[in-house]
Amino acid sequence: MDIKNEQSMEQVILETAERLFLEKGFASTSTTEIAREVGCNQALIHYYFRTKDNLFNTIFEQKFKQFFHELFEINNADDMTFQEKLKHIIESHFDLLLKNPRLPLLILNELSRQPEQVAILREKLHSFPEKLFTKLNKELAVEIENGRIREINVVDLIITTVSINISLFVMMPIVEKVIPLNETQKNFMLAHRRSENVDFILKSLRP
Amino acid sequence: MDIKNEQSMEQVILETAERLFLEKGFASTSTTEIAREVGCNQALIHYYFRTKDNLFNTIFEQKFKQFFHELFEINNADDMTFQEKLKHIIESHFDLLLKNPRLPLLILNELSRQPEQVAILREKLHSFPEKLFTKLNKELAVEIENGRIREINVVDLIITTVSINISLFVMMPIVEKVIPLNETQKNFMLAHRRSENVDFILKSLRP
DNA sequence: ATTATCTATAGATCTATAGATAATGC
DNA sequence: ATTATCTATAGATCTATAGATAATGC
Repeated sequence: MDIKNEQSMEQVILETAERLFLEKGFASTSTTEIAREVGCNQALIHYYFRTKDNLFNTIFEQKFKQFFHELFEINNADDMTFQEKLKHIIESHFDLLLKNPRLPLLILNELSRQPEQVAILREKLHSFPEKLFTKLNKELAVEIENGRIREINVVDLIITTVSINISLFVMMPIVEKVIPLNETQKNFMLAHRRSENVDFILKSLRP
Repeated sequence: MDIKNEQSMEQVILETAERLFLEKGFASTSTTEIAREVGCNQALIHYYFRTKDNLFNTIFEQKFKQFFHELFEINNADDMTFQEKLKHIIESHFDLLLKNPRLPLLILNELSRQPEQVAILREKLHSFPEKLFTKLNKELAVEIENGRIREINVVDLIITTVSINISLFVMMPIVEKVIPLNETQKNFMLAHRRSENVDFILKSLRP
């Protein structure tokens, strides 16, 4: 971390802490370790962020908001068929996870750790989830009505889609330890699963 | 914990530690807290298990082995169709997760924490994974050959199945914080997802 | 006698703050 | 002057062990 000149120290602390929290979680990351990795003394972490909790929540909320805003911003052209739209959503969701591969596990862990955070974060999403839900539900109903898609509940479809995409990333760190993959193999595997996930879901939705 | 008379103290420690480790993970559970919950002094934990690591690994390996042995013991009658067998596997996997709802997240976390454990645990599974894989692959090939199931790779099928089942349980603690569910509602939801998961997969496999 | 349980404590963290010193912006 | 960085340290854990005492099995 010798880029101190380029970026502000506060920024370096944020980025280093983010990396460590994502790698090891809140409890296993100490401010001492963050300072060591940053290359400053431990008091400086507290000078900027007062408490470890505060530092964590700053990073966590930022990542959380950014992730979900990007997720809800996935939009698709009007001239697409429903299948094409769905494909686009699943792939964009996958790509977003690709950019934030360790975020899902962190979210799962830390929201169990501090349940009171759940309500706060839920607030920050405003009514985006409902809007997406309603829109998708309406479009899905039309497709089912017209016999282009089999009968299915929109909530079930969303849960299953999110499940399939997320699982890959929460399992990935372990898979890589059982079967070491080089960069090419890993990219190949991810690209394969990306298209497989879309395929699996679209095939299931056939009437 | 006043059942000390019934069970041995060692057993009470094991069970309490298991509960806490599953709830909060390794790092956030102290031997002090375990002792407090057990109702003994903290030195006793170390008298029986010497180190916290040792206590954790004892419990973790036991749960891990038990879980995977039960998983690989799922067997099905010979007079079942492939679809029926698959249904049975998915439902049994789901039921096993229902009995161990917090185990997946613990495994995901702790195997990332101590990668060296991965190889050791992999050993303990012997050749069960390969056997299941080979058997399923053979049966799948026959079904595809005979046009009863669409073309699909057995590894992809396994990954997707495991993903759909596991995700529900890793997300459950958070879902319950966003939407508080009473026992009945929760059971209903789980039963619904159980059949939905089977349905989703079988529908996708149609030729 | 042996085994189980307790008290007490060493030694290693870890978080957080007070107060000193260095760097920076007028 | 103000802001950033450092040194030093308090106080709270936490893990692990030594050594005392109580309980148990011959």
